[in-house]
Amino acid sequence: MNATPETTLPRERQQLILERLGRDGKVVAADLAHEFRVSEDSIRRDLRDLASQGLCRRVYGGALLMQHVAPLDERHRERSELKRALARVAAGLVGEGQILFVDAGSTNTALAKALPDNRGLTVVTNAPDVALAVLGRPGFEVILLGGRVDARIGGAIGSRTVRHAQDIRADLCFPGVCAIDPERGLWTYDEEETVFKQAIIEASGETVAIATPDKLVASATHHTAPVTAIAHLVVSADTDAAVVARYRAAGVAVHM
Amino acid sequence: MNATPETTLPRERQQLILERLGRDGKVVAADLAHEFRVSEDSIRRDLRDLASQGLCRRVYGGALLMQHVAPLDERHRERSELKRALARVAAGLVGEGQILFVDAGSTNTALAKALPDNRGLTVVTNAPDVALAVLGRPGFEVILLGGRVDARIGGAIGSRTVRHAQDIRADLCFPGVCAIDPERGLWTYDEEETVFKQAIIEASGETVAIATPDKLVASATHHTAPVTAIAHLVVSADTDAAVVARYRAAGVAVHM
DNA sequence: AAATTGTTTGCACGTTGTTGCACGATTACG
DNA sequence: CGTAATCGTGCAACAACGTGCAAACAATTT
Repeated sequence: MNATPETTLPRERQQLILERLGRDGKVVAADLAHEFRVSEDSIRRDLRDLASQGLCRRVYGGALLMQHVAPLDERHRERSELKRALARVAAGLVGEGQILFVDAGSTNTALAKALPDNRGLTVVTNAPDVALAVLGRPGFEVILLGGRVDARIGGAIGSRTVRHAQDIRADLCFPGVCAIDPERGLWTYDEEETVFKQAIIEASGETVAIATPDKLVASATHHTAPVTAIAHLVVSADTDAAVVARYRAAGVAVHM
Repeated sequence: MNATPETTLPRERQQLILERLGRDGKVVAADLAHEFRVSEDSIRRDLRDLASQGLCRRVYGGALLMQHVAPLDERHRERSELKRALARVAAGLVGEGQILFVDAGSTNTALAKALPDNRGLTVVTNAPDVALAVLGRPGFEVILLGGRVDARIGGAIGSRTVRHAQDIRADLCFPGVCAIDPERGLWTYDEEETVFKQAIIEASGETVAIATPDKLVASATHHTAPVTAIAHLVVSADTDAAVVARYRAAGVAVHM
């Protein structure tokens, strides 16, 4: 039924593996090798690649579909295509066994879902949303930052949360982004938000900002003080080259 | 029905066992061995593995469902009508403007969903689950108890969480119930759970226990110390009259 | 056209994970 | 209290794994 064309590009093969994975829920390395007429080594490389992007669960003998716990965010899924793509890139910046501050926000929820299993990651978050996205999955430790929850933000905010965050030391920090500026860093809408983001950034080794296209222009509608400089910026591939150049000139590693 | 002549990956088998466990509530080692065409040793290893991850309870001859299932809440739907009914009754005990401690657990998630809007309620919880259930709704204040999250329980647990809870004073307390006994109160599986439940009970005016039928018998499998007495008990309407009488004799208000 | 750079592939090697069996210890049940 | 089923562990065989390396190939530069 699946007449494989003469030329099968490596990237195309990974895509086909993904489709098959979505259809069957699992793939067997040996079967794939036979089907695509390549060695099992190549298949293993593909599977390893996909797993590192958080697109599947690597297991002995093949790979399994990521078990998802997403009954609630059907509406989010509409605009989430881009966010998921950005989240996958951002997840690639995460190393084995690292501790991550993950702020509240729909983009960061997508990030949480894109984080790979079995990497011994610790996710520290103020968002119930984010916590649920990684909770039952293998190889995850979850730490919840307590405090009063702001419904608009979707996460805990306030002095209690800030104090709790200051007790923790993380490798990476993913602050939610309202707007971003090459020279002056992140902007938020709210004073409390600013304080919290500053706290988690100061308690982290490096900061990663994930910016959907609308965030890249610092408009005048944002009121409070900017947050300190960032190390990594994740943007969509069709971002204007001049904008990217400005960030790179500011010493920011831009991923797309 | 489930003829699997294909290759079954080792990890996939564990996942299938988990699904089956969620569906039937129990699995028998010998049956699984026959079904998957592997030796009972392999099944035993799988079961031991899953149990070490806290995903099931190992018993002689097979395994039983863990009371707190974190990853996939398939069985939420099975017994959810009963839980929702109990949750509605329990929600009726809540008064205007009250502050509520809501512990982690599937029954309490149902309770959170059943709480009425626009009553000025404050929900204090250690479960991301519960927080999400009330988060955006009108007339709700949410306070998240921070700390390390236990995946089996689905909520934060530990000294940090306990300390945070002790800073709060609530009107009602809804502890998750593992088993319950007329004379000796609540039972838990875990020492940390016990400490946390005691903390929220002591910080509350009254305690409400919601008990599905299987919780009403205090079996010998629960290990740690009991928690102090409760004020209200919510049970299903078809509960044995003698059992109800025993609780009433112990001074507990029984609702059904 | 030739050289360079980067990617992909298959192979060889040592390492790791999985399986079934044998053995003795433990547990359930009559 | 005794029997039988079940359990945990050590062990050997084997499948799958990751890595380093060289060949093949495409794209780009010189």
